[in-house]
Amino acid sequence: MSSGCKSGSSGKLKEKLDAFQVRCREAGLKVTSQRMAVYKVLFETNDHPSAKMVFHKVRREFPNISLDTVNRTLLTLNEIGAAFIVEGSGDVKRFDGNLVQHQHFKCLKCKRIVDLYNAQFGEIEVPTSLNEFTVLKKTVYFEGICDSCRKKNQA
Amino acid sequence: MSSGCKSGSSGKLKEKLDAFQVRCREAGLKVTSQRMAVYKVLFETNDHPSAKMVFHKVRREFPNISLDTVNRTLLTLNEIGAAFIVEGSGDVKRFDGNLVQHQHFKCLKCKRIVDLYNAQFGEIEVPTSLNEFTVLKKTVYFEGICDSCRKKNQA
DNA sequence: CTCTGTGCAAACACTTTGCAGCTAA
DNA sequence: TTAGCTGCAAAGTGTTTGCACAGAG
Repeated sequence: MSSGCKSGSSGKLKEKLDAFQVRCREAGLKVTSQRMAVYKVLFETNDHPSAKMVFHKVRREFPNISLDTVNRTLLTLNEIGAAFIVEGSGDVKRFDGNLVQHQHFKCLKCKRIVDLYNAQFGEIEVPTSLNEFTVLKKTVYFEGICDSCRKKNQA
Repeated sequence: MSSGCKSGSSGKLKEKLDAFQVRCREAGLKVTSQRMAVYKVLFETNDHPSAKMVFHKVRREFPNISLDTVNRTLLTLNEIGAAFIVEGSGDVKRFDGNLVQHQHFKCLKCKRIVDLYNAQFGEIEVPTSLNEFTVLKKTVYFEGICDSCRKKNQA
C-alpha cells in the first residue's frame, strides 16, 4: 500500500497515460502538462473527488495550476469520455475516472461514494419508451447512510 | 389541458393534501398556507421542477411568497419523505413529488427529466456489500439526449 | 507561426444563514 | 402565549466567462 495502490499499477498507469494522450489528439485536444496531471490524479484516485479535491491533489505536483483549469479539464474529460460526472442528488459535482461498468452508493451524511460491481446491473435493458432517445449512460444508484455515519449517530 | 391535468385528480388532490397535513403534524411541522401551496404545486406537476420553477408557479396563487421559503419547504418535504430530490449529474436540484416507484431519464441538453415505469427495476436487490449501510433509495437512472434535442441537432 | 490552453479575476447562479415580525396551535 | 415559520437581505459556495499571455503542434 505504499505507492501503487491499484494492483501493481505502475505499468498500467503509464499505459493509461499513453492511451489518454492518444485520446486527446484524436479529439483534437493538445497534450498539456496540466491536462496530464489532472487525468493522472483522477485515474489514481478512487474516491470520486470534486473539482476542488482534484485541484488540491494536483497542486502537490503542480503548485501553480489554477482551480479553473482543473474544472475546465474535468469537464473536458467528461466530454471526450475519459471520465464522467457521478450521479447524485444535488450537491457538488463529483468525478470518476474509472470507466469500467460499475454502480455507486452515496452517503447522504458524509457524501462518501462507494463503488459497487454487480454484473447483473450491467445487463439492464433500456426501456422501449426511450427508443427515440439516445441513451448515453445507464446506472443503478443507491443512496442512504453509510456504516461509519450510522455508528457515529448511535454513539 | 385546462385545469386538472392528471386524470380526474380533483378528488385525489384533496385527499393528498389532507394526507399531507397529517404527515406534517406527525413530523411536528405546522400546516402553513405556504407549505400547502408548495406541496400542491409539486404534486400537480410532473416535470420535476427546480426550486425556482416551483417558486414561479406558487407565486401565481401566492404573490408574496419568497424563494427562500420555497427552497426551505422543498428541503423539508424531502426530509419528511413527502417528496425527494431527483438524482442527476451535477446541475441544479430538481424535485419530485411522485412517490410511486419509478425511474428517470435526463436529457443532458435541455435538462428535461422523463419518468419511466418499469416494474423489473423495482425488483433490484441491494448488493450484500451494502449490508452495513442503510439504503434509503435505490434507483435506475438513464442519461443522454432526448428526441426533440436530437432532432434539433440534425436540422 | 498559429491556435488552443492556462491563469487570473470578475461575474453568476444557486443555496444557505441570521434575524425581526408573523401565525398556527 | 409560544414555538415554529416566513420574508428580507446578506453571505457563502461552486461554477462559468473574458481576456492577455504562454506553450503545443
